[in-house]
Amino acid sequence: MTLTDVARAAGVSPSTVSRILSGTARVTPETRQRVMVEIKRLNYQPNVLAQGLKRGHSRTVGVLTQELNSPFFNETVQGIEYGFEDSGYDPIFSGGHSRKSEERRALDVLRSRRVDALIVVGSFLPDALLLELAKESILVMVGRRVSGLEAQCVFLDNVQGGLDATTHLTALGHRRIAFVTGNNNHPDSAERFQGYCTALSTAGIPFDPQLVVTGDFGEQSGLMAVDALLSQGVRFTALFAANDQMACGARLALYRRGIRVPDDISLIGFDDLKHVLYAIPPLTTVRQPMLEMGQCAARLALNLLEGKSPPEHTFSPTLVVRESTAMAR
Amino acid sequence: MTLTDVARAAGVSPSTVSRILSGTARVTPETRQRVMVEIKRLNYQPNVLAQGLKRGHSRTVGVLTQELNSPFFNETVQGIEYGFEDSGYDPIFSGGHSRKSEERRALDVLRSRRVDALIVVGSFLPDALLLELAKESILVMVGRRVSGLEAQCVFLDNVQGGLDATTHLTALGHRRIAFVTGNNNHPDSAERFQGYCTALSTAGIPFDPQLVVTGDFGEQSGLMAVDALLSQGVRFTALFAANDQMACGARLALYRRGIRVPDDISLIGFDDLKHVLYAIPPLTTVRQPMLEMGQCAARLALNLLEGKSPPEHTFSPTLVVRESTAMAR
DNA sequence: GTCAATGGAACAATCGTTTGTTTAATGTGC
DNA sequence: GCACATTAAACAAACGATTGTTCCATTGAC
Repeated sequence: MTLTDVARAAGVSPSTVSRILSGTARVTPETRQRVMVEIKRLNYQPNVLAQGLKRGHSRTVGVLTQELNSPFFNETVQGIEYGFEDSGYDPIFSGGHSRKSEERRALDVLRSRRVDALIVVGSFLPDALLLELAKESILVMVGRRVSGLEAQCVFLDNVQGGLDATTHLTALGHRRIAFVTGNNNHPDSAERFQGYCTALSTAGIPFDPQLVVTGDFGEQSGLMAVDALLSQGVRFTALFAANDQMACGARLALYRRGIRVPDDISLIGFDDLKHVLYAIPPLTTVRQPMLEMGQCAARLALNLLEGKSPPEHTFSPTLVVRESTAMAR
Repeated sequence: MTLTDVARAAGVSPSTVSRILSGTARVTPETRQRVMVEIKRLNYQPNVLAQGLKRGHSRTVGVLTQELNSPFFNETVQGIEYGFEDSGYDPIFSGGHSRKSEERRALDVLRSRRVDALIVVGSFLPDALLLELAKESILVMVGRRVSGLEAQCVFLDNVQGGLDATTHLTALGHRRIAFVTGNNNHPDSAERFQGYCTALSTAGIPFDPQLVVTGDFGEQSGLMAVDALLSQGVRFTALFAANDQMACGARLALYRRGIRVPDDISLIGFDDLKHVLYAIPPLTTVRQPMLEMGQCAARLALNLLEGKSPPEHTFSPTLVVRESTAMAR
């Protein structure tokens, strides 16, 4: 099942078969016909390894992810898959399970596979390394903005999202709005927080540091945040979590204490994960179009590979009002 | 950054470098030292494409998935990743977005990359094709049992799971237990249903076809199932959904009608997806150890590749009792 | 001092493609 | 009928590694 086998079967030379396959052949229709028949008959599949070796590129793009098992990254990854469909390129994924050393190893795996481009999703890799990488190969980032590399970053306007979420709450009459952050200093979280602050001041509400509590983007941390708030006796009528997972955790903490949502407390998340549409009650959140962003990253990489101009790549969040928010009592 | 470059830099022949790297060299310590230094200095990474071409294998195993964006498959996929860590093999994923034709294409992609083994997760591919594939390459399946290939299938005892779930309900005094199936004739669903029937008859409860309604493993179908049941006036005090996603949908339908869980109706799912721990109330379910199963599939493939004996590969479900089930009124 | 045995490293063929160059055969113009 | 384009297809050299074989220089035994 090699090119040579096909050539022998069709009674031509390997080069002829190769040229027919690549469409650059000057052959008689009959020869072409004969070769095509043999390809079908022998169920020939080109050896991508040999092609890659010879051509100097692998028709493969490496995707570096942190945690393949997070609903958030999954949608992005799926978007990336879609984006590469029928492009002739295939994505290969390598996960750096949220540990920096792992990420470096995953990067080496990708490099030894001679990927033609690299898509980095999130990642804890330092900016400096990314800048380095961008020099020696095609690099695009999603969900992260590296200064100097903006043209290759697909990102969301997080401060706008934070602003929208908080403004939604203030418009409903809430004045004591708690905020649960993501991991310490994570830019996404910081930007959403910035939006929160801006919205507050626009509504003439003084900022109260007691109302902000630190989480880590995981459900459990949302739960603990609410517990901390409540056990400290901090009063609030609405809570904005920096992502949906924490909002879900917060929801459970509230449920445990018999606090009703949205009757007693309004709850808003961020991301619009698939399943929060089925939360109890369905969660109001800020939609981040992860699928589209993943697709965009793929297209961006593709365009960079083929020297075409890059597509638009900044995304706007949209507020999705469901049933977890209501007028303040 | 090729082997030859390193050889030139170290003043030896390429073969020597190659042998040093593979540990099969008969060289003086100094030569080895000199070569190692150059490798470090030049940041040499072997070209996997060339290695694969020469060795005849790619150190890659293909993973065929249906829907990369389902919480269910994601855990399995992550397990597979873990299972291959530090094994020298890397998984590459290709998704056949739940469409048969796509799956075939994805399969071709994998084959043209000369994967050394294939892991099929679920899949709609016909048994016959799988049997064919098993002949010409190493194949392992997870979440699916193909007769004749049992030794290469990693699967869960679904009827036991269905039995456990239903018995839990009957033990709580429920006698009118609804069941929401997955996709028509899907074996997982059929087996869980079988467990349901057995448990019913053991408890001396007559089977009532009115109580079973067809779903498709998606949230929305769980919601519609409950609506159908309720609008037809079918009475029931407990509901067993063939997976967690449908249980979540059912939960929402119940919430919309003001029916309390578990006070009015007990709810039980299947899978134990990460997020149902944070459902309202936390969902009682049958845990399917997807991560472990994925890992097992990877190990199975590895052992098959290296001619070692395969690990144990049938898994038992475990009942996880949380707060969505209670004594019948 | 000669010869075999051995250790250390180079040589060369190969994997399956691609692609620049060459060859053979056909057709064209005068 | 001859030189010359032109077409159709074969030849051959890579791509970067691996590995069986060969080569050379020691070493030790006799």
